[in-house]
Amino acid sequence: MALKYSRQREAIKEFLCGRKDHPTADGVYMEVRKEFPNISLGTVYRNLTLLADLGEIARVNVGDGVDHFDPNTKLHYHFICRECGCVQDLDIDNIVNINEMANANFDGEIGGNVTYFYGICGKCKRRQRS
Amino acid sequence: MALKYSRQREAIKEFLCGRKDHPTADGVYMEVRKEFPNISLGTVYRNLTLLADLGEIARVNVGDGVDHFDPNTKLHYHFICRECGCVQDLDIDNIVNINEMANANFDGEIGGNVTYFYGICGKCKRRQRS
DNA sequence: ATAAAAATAATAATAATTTCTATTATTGAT
DNA sequence: ATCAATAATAGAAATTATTATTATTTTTAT
Repeated sequence: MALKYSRQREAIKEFLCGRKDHPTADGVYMEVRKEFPNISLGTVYRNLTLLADLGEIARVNVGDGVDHFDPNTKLHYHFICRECGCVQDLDIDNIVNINEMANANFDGEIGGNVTYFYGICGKCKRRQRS
Repeated sequence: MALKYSRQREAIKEFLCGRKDHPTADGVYMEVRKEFPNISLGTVYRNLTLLADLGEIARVNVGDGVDHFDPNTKLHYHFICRECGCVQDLDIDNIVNINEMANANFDGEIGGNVTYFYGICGKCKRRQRS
């Protein structure tokens, strides 16, 4: 199936690329809806999945039971706040040779790993003090 | 609420402790059902959640959208096969000071991290060659 | 043995996501 | 520009994992 252009898909990608808060499918839906009032949630899901499969965006699992989407497909780590649920990028170097460590005395073959951090974000931390 | 004994809960824990394949709630349900034919899935969920909250078992997220449960509550790492979906324990040392690394130049406060590995398990790897 | 409190079974409800289908939009060829 | 093919859409229904509700049954302290 030879992938045709669609302005909905374009708008979804456009919107996501202007964001660094890792929205969910529903978050994307709510916003893109302003430009395409009768876009359907199914279309948002389908296109997010398609873009992720094409490698143009990344699907991010931060353990809250909802998929988030990230325009940055380069390897980096995420932080999720247990208080407000926000997702942020972390500025740390890659965790080196962790896959090789895991591969030692392992029967199968390690392809990669998923790592994310949780805790309390700066905003919530400051709010707690008041 | 003063936690009363229940043979369903006992059976659930018993079953889980005899396992090292990290079953899901539904997997537990299917098995415990053999002993308690009219146990309900809700009871399984409620007790797994209760046992996890008590710290007697661990809830494990391996990114497949389903919660798995592990009788081993000590910190260790998991591998999930992209082929068959099986979950296995990995025998590696703790990833040292990864939280501290993340905390450096981070606004909030890192409480911990979730890390799991994926790839192809030994069984599936061997099956592919044939 | 009894009664209060907790746990259960069965079912309904919810949330995230996927699938289905009839209609619409895109595209490559005329 | 027109036309057919086929991919994409909207809207709705279906699915999956999980949680909540409620009437009934177990457990346990007296």
